[in-house]
Amino acid sequence: MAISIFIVDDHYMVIEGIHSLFHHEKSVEWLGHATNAASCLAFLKQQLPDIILLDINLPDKSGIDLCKEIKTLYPTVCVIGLSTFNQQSFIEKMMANGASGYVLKNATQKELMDSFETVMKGRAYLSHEVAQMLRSHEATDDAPVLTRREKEVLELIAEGLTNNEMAEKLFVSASTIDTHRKNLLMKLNAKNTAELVKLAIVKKLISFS
Amino acid sequence: MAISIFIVDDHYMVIEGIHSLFHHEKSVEWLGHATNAASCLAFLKQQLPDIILLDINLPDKSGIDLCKEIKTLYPTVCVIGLSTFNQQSFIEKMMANGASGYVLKNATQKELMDSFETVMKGRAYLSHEVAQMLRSHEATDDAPVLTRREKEVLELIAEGLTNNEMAEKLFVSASTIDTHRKNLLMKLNAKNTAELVKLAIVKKLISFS
DNA sequence: CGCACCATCCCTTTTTTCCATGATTTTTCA
DNA sequence: TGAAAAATCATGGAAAAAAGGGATGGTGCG
Repeated sequence: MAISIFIVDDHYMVIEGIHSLFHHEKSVEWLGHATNAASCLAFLKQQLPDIILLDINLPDKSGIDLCKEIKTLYPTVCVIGLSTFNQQSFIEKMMANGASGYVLKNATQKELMDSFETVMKGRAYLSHEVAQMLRSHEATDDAPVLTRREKEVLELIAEGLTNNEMAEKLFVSASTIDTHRKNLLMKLNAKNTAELVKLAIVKKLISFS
Repeated sequence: MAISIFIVDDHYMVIEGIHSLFHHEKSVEWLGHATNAASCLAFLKQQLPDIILLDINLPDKSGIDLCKEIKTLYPTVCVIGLSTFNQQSFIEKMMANGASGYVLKNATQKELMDSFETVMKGRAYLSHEVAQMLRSHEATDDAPVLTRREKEVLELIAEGLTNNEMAEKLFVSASTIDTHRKNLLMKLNAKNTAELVKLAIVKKLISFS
């Protein structure tokens, strides 16, 4: 019984690459591909693959969110995250949203095949490099939990607003902002504003683009 | 006469994808691939392709630097930048270092073929999306040129050091640091340190991991 | 109810940054 | 070699942030 796979990636070359890796492989059935979240969901209404290879970055939605949706709608399919980035936060979010595995795009045919077989047995698969990285980062990189207000203030700090400006904008007194600021420095263990902003970006507490 | 190509990319799937796009194409001769800068340079000592498809991100060296080296050693080969990122600074640096073109990894076979033909005629090729983006971002997103010292100070600021600490570390007076700092604020057009750090990261003037 | 947590507010002192202005030496490179 | 750019240093004042303290009301939860 062949394993049926479906791939979601906005990079034509990656789709083509995986296709060419498996098109001669009898044990793998290529159901097709999608280049965005919407057409992926449309496809799944018609047909369910055993495994979905899902890129982290899609044009219309993050792969992380899409993974969650897929697992809610179709709990039986296995999702394997696919990315060029060996980034802990991505991997964790992906796995937290129900993914069965995570492989990097520099994986070989053998690694991919391994991942298929492993997840079909109901176990999780992390590619070699990913697993290694997770071990090394284990104790360090944990993002603190911020309150709604703290996040707001953090974003405004990074925009370059002063306490007084933030106070006006958020309709509170400057002292309140000052307190939030102190708490942020404490929670992120930052020495000052500069380090605070850097850590906030590194830990993906604020988004920018 | 077939166009000979060589590809440098650390992602197995991308190599495989491009290979599969062209292996049946008589007008394109596939010379091989490398997954890092060192083995690329080693290959070029043996044989020169017409076109090198060069990824921006390599494990041992940035594709931008490698492009410069290649064009210095072998001015006749055409380099086409290859990336998932549609980022102005990358594109500009790549072209400034002698690249003949820049295509995204979601390019189709036709687009790639176009790019080959265009650069072989001695003209530059930018894939559709790239050209469109450059037009829209024209006046805005340009990273300023920083001096060696300014970059050093910028990194230390993001680490959370104060002027006095940086002065000690760099064996200069605090006033000197202050001047660099002012110049940084001016060059990046930042209101204060917080925005400075954010912009520095957004514009990829400092690296973190 | 008591407890933890959040959001709000206030005060003081010290440190650091921001701004303006000006100047000298060193390096770079056309 | 000569001009331009970079790096260096300084003074002084205004503004902002950091660090320390303490305080009040509200909400959710076992």
